Amino acid sequence: MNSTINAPNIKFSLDPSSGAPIYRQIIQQIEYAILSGRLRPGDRLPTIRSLAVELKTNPNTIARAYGELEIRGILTTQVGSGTFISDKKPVVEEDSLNRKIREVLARFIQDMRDLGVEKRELVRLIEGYNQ
Amino acid sequence: MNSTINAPNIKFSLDPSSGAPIYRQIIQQIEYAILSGRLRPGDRLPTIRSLAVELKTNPNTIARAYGELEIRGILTTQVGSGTFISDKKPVVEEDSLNRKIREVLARFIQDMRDLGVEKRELVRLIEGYNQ
Amino acid sequence: MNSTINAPNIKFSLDPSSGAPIYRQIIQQIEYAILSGRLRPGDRLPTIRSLAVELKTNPNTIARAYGELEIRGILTTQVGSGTFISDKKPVVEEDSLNRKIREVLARFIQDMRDLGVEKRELVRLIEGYNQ
Amino acid sequence: MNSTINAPNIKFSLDPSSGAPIYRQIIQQIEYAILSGRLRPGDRLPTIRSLAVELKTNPNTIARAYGELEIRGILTTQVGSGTFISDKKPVVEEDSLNRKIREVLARFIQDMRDLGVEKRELVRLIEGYNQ
DNA sequence: GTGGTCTAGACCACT
DNA sequence: GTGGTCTAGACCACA
Repeated sequence: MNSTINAPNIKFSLDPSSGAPIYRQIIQQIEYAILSGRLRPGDRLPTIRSLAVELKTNPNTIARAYGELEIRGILTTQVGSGTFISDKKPVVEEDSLNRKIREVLARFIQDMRDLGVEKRELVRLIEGYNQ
Repeated sequence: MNSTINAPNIKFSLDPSSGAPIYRQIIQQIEYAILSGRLRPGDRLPTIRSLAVELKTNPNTIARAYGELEIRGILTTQVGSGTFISDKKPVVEEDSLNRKIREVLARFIQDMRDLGVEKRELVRLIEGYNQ
Repeated sequence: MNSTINAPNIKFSLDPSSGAPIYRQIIQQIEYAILSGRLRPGDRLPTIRSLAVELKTNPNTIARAYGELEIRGILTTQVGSGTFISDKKPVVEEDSLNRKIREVLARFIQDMRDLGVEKRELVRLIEGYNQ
Repeated sequence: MNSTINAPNIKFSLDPSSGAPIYRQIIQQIEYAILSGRLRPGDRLPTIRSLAVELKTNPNTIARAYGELEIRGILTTQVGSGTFISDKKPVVEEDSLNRKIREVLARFIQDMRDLGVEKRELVRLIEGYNQ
């Protein structure tokens, strides 16, 4: 038996200083993972409780994130067995991935400008970034 | 309109989709501007009302952001004349600027990785970014 | 000023013995009220807290019911001012009202049959029902 | 298949959309059948497994329903031979049957009112109901 | 005072 | 042990 089958191919990381609700950060990261193909239909997500422990948050908060994604048809839950990426063709329009990437990029450049870092310095910063 | 003496050298931009509270976004941008040296001790900030109009938000929200920064000693208000960057504290510590830059950079690289964009592609993205 | 303007034209009643989740009972009653025309676009619903008190339940439970209806686009919320029936053309297909009525009727007849009450007795029961 | 002696005079029907727990729906229907006299002391209920198959549910769920009724003294189980309506207790109190009927009637009238159907229309609805 | 988010912890339905 | 519902109570953003 291979335990990598359906292993959730996703690492969550919260940014407590961002001010964004935790449940939204989780939703975003699942969406991103689906958009980028790291999570695929049928994949099992971490259990509510295990993810709550991992993220040092409350199970209700995870349940809420999963719940909203379920309402949108992106996840399906099977009580007693877990939460899965829905088989339903996900809304993986190439466009929505590109739009997201552009959004993240724009915010990054804006934030860096606010911090006094100009665009041409960003390349060096990124190249010098390790882990 | 007259933007002469002590004109606030800061442009605010809100990201409503981020989920982050507005007052925090404002606080962050003021902090960033101070850290990067664009705002300096003695500089005058926009009035609560004018900024509320500009950002299409509630004056209370601006008041709250200014209030928190005042509690931290970063701003001082002089009733009848406005809100100013405090000159008591040496708010510009080189370290905290670098720490902030590193934080923003790390989150950006993480988000892009979540979206399936690897580090070496980021340089091209940034160079190709206009506007 | 007339206090009947936008007065919520809806009386909630929970059936604790039904076993159905409270938040679902609330959702159902709002849907029914919209289907039957008693609640119309723009109408304001009771506040979360007041309804929680009225139904002797927890505000979170009401918030959840309202929240799910908002996700479906049936309600809209304006923080600080209340929760309203969405202007968006509600899904008031004549069919869905009739389907609901038929469902409720079928369940009633089935339950009564289970209790040993035959259809022809039902008419007398209903006619004899007061209040 | 042989449905001879003490054949359970009860047909179960679940309403998955009601939100009511399955085990409660089963309990209710057994109670109703007893109240209405269709199940009498000494009658044998379906086996847990056969009912689980029939209702496409989990045997544990049936076991739970039977278990609760046994705790209340309404059923008795005789290991190896089955589950029976208890004959110790006079479970059929005329009052509790009437109370139940009244409850079901009240809820029906309330639901129909919520759907905009007035009492005087109900008679026609019921008379026109076939199936 | 109105809705939104979160925690801590309980109990339930189900595998 | 997995998800679902609920309570009680805290703090936040906003009008």
